[in-house]
Amino acid sequence: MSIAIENFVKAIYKNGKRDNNDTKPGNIAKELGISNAAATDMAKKLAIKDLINYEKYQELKLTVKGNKMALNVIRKHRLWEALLFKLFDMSLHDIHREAELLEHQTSDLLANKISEYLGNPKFDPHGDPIPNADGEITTTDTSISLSNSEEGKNYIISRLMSDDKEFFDFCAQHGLKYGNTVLVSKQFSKNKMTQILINNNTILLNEDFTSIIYVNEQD
Amino acid sequence: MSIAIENFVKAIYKNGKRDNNDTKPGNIAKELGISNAAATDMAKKLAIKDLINYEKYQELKLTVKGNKMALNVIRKHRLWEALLFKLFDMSLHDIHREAELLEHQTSDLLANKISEYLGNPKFDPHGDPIPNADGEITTTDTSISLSNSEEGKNYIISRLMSDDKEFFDFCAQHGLKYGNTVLVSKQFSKNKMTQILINNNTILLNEDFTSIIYVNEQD
DNA sequence: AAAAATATTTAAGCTTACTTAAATTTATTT
DNA sequence: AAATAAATTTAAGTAAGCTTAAATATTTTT
Repeated sequence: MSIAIENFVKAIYKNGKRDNNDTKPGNIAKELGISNAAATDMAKKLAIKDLINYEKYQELKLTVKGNKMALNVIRKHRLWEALLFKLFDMSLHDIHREAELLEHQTSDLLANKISEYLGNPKFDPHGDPIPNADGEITTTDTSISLSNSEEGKNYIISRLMSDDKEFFDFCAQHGLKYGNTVLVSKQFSKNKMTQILINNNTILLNEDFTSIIYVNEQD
Repeated sequence: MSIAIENFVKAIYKNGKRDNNDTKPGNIAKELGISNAAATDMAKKLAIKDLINYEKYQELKLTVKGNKMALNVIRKHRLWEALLFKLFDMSLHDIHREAELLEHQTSDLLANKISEYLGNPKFDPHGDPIPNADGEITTTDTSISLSNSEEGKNYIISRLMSDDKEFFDFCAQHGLKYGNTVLVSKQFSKNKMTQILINNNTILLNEDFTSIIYVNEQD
């Protein structure tokens, strides 16, 4: 299967997981940076290969086979991120970009070797779960986005769901990273801003950011 | 530049280095497993991109730019081999196969990080020299093939110039690896066989093997 | 040096993964 | 509920990287 196909099923998987839940061709096209027509075209092809179920004008739905392929690619992506993060001093954004390419050129054997070397980690450096060799995510995620957090509570950052450089630069600058503690000091419901305290610094986040920063309540 | 192009210039470079020195389309086609027609086609395209000089019916010659590209890919290949060899318990043949894919999806930045992590090694696990970031091979190779070795002398294995699984399985089985010592106990000039002593075992090699095992004289 | 064998090139055609433009369907607004 | 907007699909076309078959050039053999 080609790189284009792997990226396509991955995009369906990712968009399906997001709150909007939109897996129509247009949204996939946007994710991949291709035209809507190309996405429709590809959808038909993937249906023939039994990777998705395709009905005109409807959401694209991964078959069991397609889902497995998506998780296999995601596994490789996250294992590469974990390995590069451990070995090299590189920004998470750069690491993501490298993993985006390497994920398609990695045998199952090599993926397993990487996993074994790292002690079969369950999460990557973003806090995203790493599917196992059978394409299953065994960990349960109880985290919520900062948008849905409550004033006055302490949280531990569990995921930074983005591939965006600007966002990661901002995170690196302010200590927003996997495992760190934040206090939600104030929620401004009117303009959907959130004030947090992290590393003894108060910062203000808009919804673009709070919706992709996931946290768990601190006991 | 595409994977096909990177592999094409690499094939020209590699075939150019070999004793036959044949870089005509047919030989490149054979190396890459494509048709002669496809190789001629590609040669014309690469000439337009100033990667090779192409004249009908003549050898394909890399330009300075093409040579640089070939060495850049080879650098990445050999760095990956060195990294995988260090981190994972995998056969050299498997490692070679993974590197063959990864080499095309590796930024210069990542290549430099790998090199740095490994202490800027000058050789890969086959004993092949790793070009530096400027695409230069600074080490001089004084090794000779076992075919040209002399009876009764001790040698140190410096290179195993092959991508073949059978060959590597044989090498692994008999302790033929980079750095090990062999005594050339007898040369049979008639049928071009070579008898060597390694790890206290006597083995007999034909020319297919002795021509790709490179050694340095032991002082 | 001519004949035969081999290699290269040209020509025509295929698949993949896109594109833009136009037609059609669905969703939203008034 | 009709009009408008937006998204999806269809149609036609392109470039890359191949293929096979036929034509042409080069090399080897006799």
